[in-house]
Amino acid sequence: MRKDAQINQQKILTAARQLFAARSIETVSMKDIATAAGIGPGTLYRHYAHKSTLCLALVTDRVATFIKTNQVYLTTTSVGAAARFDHVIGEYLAIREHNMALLMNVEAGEPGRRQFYQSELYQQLCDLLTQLVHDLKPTLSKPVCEFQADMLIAMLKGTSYAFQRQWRGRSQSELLAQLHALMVTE
Amino acid sequence: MRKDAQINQQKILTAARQLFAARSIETVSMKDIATAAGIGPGTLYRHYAHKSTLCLALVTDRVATFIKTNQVYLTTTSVGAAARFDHVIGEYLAIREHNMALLMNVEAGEPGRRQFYQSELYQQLCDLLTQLVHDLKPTLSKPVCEFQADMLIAMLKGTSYAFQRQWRGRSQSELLAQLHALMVTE
DNA sequence: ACCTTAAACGGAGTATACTCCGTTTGTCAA
DNA sequence: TTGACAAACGGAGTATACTCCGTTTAAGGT
Repeated sequence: MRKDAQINQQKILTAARQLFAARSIETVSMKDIATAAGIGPGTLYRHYAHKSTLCLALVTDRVATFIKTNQVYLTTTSVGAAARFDHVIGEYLAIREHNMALLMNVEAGEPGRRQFYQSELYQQLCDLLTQLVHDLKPTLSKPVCEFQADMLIAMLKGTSYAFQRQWRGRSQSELLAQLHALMVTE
Repeated sequence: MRKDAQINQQKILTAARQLFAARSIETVSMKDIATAAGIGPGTLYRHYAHKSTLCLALVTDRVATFIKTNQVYLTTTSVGAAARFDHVIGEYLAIREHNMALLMNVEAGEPGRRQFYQSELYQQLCDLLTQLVHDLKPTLSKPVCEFQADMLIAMLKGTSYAFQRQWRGRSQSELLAQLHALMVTE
């Protein structure tokens, strides 16, 4: 990548982070971000084809770290499957909580824009949770575990998670307990 | 409601149905709909505050019928809980299949626009599925059943359902079987 | 029949996501 | 150092969701 492009990419991410920290994402226009980054709208779109793509870029690192950390966790821990579930899902809930607005925008970049499900991140996240489900229920086949991982992600996705937290008023730990009850059949 | 308003409302619904049948929802603009209905954009928005609201109006009848029919079913059938689950969820999947595009638009009218979760329809759907879960697992408390109903809806919502059908390539009946395995712990 | 008025209408206007394309610039080989 | 060119830039332009407000009209009372 050309050096000027690299610099602009950083300027965009920095500007977006600052603006999104100051006001809600919907109230920040792409033009605002371009202006704050000191570039033209065309350049902004050259780097991030959609607003939701930009949001994805802002959370990719954190989610990728979560995935890697917990991949290692799953292969090194000696605790039982149920405890692993609580640990991994607990951390996942924490990430969703801290990045709720951004993640909602990433996942809302649909329909028409496959964004979320097409991202490499989804595949990795799904693999991680598939492993988790497999540890929990070793008798189930790979595709069945994958399905349950898909469902786990769907349950905690964008507006669904926000609904549980804000409308239903369920806390993170309550959600974890409920999910445990649903998924961990002992 | 004034008579002219009633007439316009019908004209809008008819025009929208026709246009949505001919081309995909995203390619039909609100102006297109207004023009086809022979009214101004302002009038269209007076009736339906957002495109997603209009989409909701177009599916409300069918979903409401589904809910009522299955409420009756649950109180009159004599088959076991597991068979009830298959029946109700099977029909729910069929409705999602036949109205995938519209429902995706309804449910995508977020974030910012609470649309789906705030609709009376959601409450009724949730009540129905809560009952279904309760029949399945009578020992669980009401809030726990409600949570699992929420999750059931989330699992089959908008982009999640489309992902399973189109990317994962799972058929309706396969989804039903998987959901059965996940939710019906016998 | 006529007046009143709240409700409904319509379309010009606004905001913003995203595109197009002519211009500029970093990079690299000669 | 220079020339060539792919890559990147920028901003005017387009499309469209949604708003605002002056105008019109249905409907009920007199």
